Amino acid sequence: MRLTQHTDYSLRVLMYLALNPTKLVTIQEVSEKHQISRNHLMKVVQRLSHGEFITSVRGQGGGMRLQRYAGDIALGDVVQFMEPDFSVVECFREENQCVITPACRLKGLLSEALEQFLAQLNRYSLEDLVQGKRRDDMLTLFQLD
Amino acid sequence: MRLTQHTDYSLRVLMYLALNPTKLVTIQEVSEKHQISRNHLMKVVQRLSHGEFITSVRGQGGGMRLQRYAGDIALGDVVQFMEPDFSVVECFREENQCVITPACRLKGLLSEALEQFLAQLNRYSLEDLVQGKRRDDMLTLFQLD
DNA sequence: TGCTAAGATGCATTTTACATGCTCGTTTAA
DNA sequence: TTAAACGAGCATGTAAAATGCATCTTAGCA
Repeated sequence: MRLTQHTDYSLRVLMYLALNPTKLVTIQEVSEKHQISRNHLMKVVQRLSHGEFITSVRGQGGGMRLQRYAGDIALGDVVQFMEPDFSVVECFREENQCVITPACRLKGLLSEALEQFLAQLNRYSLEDLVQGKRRDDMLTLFQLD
Repeated sequence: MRLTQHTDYSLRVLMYLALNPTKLVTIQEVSEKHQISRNHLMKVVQRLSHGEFITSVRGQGGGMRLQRYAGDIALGDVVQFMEPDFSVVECFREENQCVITPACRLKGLLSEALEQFLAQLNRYSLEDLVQGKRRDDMLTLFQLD
């Protein structure tokens, strides 16, 4: 059970933006600081933009910033939006061929479990990831300020 | 976010065994009733056996049966044992290269979420999957009794 | 005591989702 | 009008999972 790297990267991008709330940050900058390929980040940023987590500004001098205050961005929502596929087992998919589907409780129970997974993440916001000592530590790691 | 097919299949096998608590069931039989390749089932059965969920008997007249009463087999335990990989994001793995790891809360938060996922599944047992009307429906689907 | 039905094990191949890279297009500030 | 930035689509690589096959081991039974 894994999340895709894009989901992982999206959280790193958001954290970086939360550390730099006042300026427009370029993909280039995140790419260098996080040592992640620009190709990936372009797709991640685009998706985050569609999800209305960030605002991106095109053209020279452009970049991106959080669309909302970090405390209003719930982590479960980010994961839910970024993950391409939550079909935990076969019966979640259209091509389902499991013969006991009509009598089986599994789909319901796994859906509940998924909800709990996301609900637990939603107990935290982006702000929780970059507050207090952690903010200072990260700023140091990124050689900012 | 998916589970592997082996995890899916393992639950189907266990359900079939729970429906047939008194006899030894062969892989061949489960394969035919569930329309699943024997090759897969052999590996699934072997793993379930190592996990002490089932007992397998070799040789002619052999087969398998539940090692415990279905009510004592928690679904989260099955999923946890069958899934080969719970490294949700990069920092769960040995080759982790994420630069903010020392200052990052994410690993802890995702671990909590994973725990909630499994805990929710552990609120149910194998018996919950095959009781009451569902047992009858499944027996019909499998043309048993 | 050999035959046969069953699971145990390991290897080989195929498939597929994801990762990765590249190119061209569009927007906008200077 | 040029250059810096994001947008979008296509092509290819790769690793995990799915799938299949072959052989070994065990044990009941004739």
